[in-house]
Amino acid sequence: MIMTLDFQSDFPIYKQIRNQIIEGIAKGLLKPGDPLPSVRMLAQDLSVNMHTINKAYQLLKQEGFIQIHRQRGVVINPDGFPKITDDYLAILQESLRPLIGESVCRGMKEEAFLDRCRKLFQQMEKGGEGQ
Amino acid sequence: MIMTLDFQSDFPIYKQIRNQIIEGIAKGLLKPGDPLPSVRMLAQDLSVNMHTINKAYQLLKQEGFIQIHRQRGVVINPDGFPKITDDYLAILQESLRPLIGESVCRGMKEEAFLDRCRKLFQQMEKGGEGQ
Amino acid sequence: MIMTLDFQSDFPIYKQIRNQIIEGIAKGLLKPGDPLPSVRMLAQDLSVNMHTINKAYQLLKQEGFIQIHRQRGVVINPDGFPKITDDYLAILQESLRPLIGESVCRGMKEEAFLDRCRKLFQQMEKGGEGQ
Amino acid sequence: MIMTLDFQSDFPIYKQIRNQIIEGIAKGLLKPGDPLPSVRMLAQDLSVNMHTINKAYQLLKQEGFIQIHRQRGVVINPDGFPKITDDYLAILQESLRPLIGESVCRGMKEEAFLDRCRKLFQQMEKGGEGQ
DNA sequence: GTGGTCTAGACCACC
DNA sequence: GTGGTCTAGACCACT
Repeated sequence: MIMTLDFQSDFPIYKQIRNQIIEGIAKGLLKPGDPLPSVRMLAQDLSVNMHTINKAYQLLKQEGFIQIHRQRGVVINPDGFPKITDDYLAILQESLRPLIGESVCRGMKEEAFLDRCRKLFQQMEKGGEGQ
Repeated sequence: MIMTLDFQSDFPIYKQIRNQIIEGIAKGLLKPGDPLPSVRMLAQDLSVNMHTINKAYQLLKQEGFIQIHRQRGVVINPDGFPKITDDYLAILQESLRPLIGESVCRGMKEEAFLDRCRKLFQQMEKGGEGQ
Repeated sequence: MIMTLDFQSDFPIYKQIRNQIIEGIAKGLLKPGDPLPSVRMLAQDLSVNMHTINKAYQLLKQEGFIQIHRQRGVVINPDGFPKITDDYLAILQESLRPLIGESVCRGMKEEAFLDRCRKLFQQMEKGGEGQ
Repeated sequence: MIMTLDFQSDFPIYKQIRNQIIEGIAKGLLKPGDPLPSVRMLAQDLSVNMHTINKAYQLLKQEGFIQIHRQRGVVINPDGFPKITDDYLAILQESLRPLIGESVCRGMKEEAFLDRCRKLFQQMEKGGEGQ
């Protein structure tokens, strides 16, 4: 799975990594039980500090997306993923609110916005690496 | 317009202020030409430092949502708002992507996600203060 | 002579007024001895505070472009204008330097820049109100 | 690169810093990809507050002259510089207009003015530190 | 009174 | 170590 980082972004590197792994899961490129590269390997591949990879992995583990074993290394959680909790819905709502607010200001129609979302859902379902 | 800040949020305060003003515009609570409180007034109202308000205002000015007028003070841009540029669509896409990625992982259906968006659009259109 | 003010500009209003009067002189629209509107009149015309007009006039007087008489009012200096002093050349140089620096960065050719200057000179010589 | 500030100038310090960095680029002293001193280091070197430097850097970043890279720190934009847009030409024109207006009033010949410009262009091309 | 600028000092997240 | 954010308090130019 290819990963691209933006070192100018407001988003910290470790969160970009976390997001792209989650995206990989959503697209089905990463399936429950699949192994992930070691901290050291991924750090080298992305030319990033090991601490940064570690932080991303710890976050994913804490959220329940991956498991970290001393021996077997890092794997996508084989026991399923976190569910849609009320907490998650609240966070999702508060994340969407400013995006929708700005879109309305700029004159975007509801349907145009929904279409954008639909396209992204299709990208996830199709699973390809495609943009 | 009522504004509520979350000092514990990982979103910086100045961005929360920016977002809520944009939301106010989207809801129609703030119309082109409407005056905004002075930097110092709003700072006092929100129990926040002057510079934090200033940062929010400078950002909104740079984005084209407000004007800082030598006579009239700070006003909602009377000449209209920024349009839906390709740049904006790209940013929107990259902002939505991780949200949709995670939702898919958690097993959320496309329609459930779209419904969330629709509700937020309706909140903006109705214009009430409602959460 | 038409005057247009930009209330969003970084330039203070009184300096914009000063500049446009000097421009009027350069274009020959205002000749030595010509009367200028009274502070009160001009303030009303431009919807600007009297203090602002006063400041512009005081600056022009101090620089030697106009004279202010109790009785006859404000007139373009009939005794000629300030000359090209070393001080003026130094200021001019320091004002041009950042403009040229930025133009070079952006890839503007020397001739293209000089052409811009020539055009502005011609505008002044022709004297019209034309942009 | 040596930088000199005039604390008495009516130009704010952060703009002087911005201008001198742009000048450094124009002269070729600063090349795409070159690192700039950290906010705190430069602040100490110039005996100026950190925030003032930050303001200059943020401005240069927003204009596209530098990048703030999570790993490499602050660097001259390696992807090239902003182009000559219509917006820039308009700003340039409005910046030159009052300079040329006053020069005409003071009896400066067009060629004398252009010569001043040519000298500054040569300074930039030569690249020396020379005033 | 306004916004604009600057200082000094602090805490934080990130790398 | 870096930049990002926030505070408190100050001065200034402008309107």
